[in-house]
Amino acid sequence: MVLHNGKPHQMERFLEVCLLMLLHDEIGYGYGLMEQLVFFGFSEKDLNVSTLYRTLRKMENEGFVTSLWEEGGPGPKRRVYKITAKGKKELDQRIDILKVRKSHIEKLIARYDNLKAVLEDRE
Amino acid sequence: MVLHNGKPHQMERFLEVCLLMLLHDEIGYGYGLMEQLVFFGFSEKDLNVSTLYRTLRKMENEGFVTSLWEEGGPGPKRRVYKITAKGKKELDQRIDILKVRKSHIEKLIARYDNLKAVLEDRE
DNA sequence: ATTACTATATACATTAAGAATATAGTTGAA
DNA sequence: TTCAACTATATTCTTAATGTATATAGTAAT
Repeated sequence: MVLHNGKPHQMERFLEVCLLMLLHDEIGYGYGLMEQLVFFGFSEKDLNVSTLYRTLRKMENEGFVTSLWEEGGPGPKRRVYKITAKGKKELDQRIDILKVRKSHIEKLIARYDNLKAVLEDRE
Repeated sequence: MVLHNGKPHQMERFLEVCLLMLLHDEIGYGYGLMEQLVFFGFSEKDLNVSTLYRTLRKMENEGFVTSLWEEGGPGPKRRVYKITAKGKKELDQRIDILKVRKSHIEKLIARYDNLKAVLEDRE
């Protein structure tokens, strides 16, 4: 199982950014968002349903999204989430942070690859 | 303050990989490793001393490193850590995971940048 | 009607992490 | 020579994040 941070534990923050990204494109609901998250590398195995709903509620409490019940469609009614202006700003900031994080990961990988190259030369 | 994952909380796993990397190059001790971690984007502000020592101990419990007291040098004696064969294997695996994670971050950033470009075109 | 599926929600336990604090030897300056 | 500053490691306490398990309930299909 491919995880995002080595262990399942540290996924939620990345999950939040992905959700903000998806909801920036269009409104969405829990179960439906789960399927879209596959795009960012989440699989059903490493994404926990309770984590998803818990995260959406937390984001609502923080004012990044709003929700309302959508009835009338096929199947059980859905709680549909919509991103707010505050949520969009948050997304901007999180992307900046991710860019910095990406550069740190790249530094680490470069150092590792370099080490491996040196070790192979010695053989 | 630039963090690695949005909040200080989720840093430790990345910290572990960085420590394994540094200790793969040469043996090291807590306080000294702190300075070297700046290379990977850790600053004194977002790296907690207790987190560092706790992490090193945890890594020792997991068999990724071994330690011994180094006396005789200047200053207080140091607990010096050395990477094990198991630790080297762990580093290999963690790097693989980080490469996958990096690709997911890139996907997210690409989607975000694309969205921004579309929004700007509309103006 | 009964089973499977969609959808959301919550309680419980564990792990990760930061803050604060403790201990103690070393070095250097007054 | 004693006092302050620094190096170095360790531990305790608390909160936040997260996975597991479970609950609820409507819908669809057979």
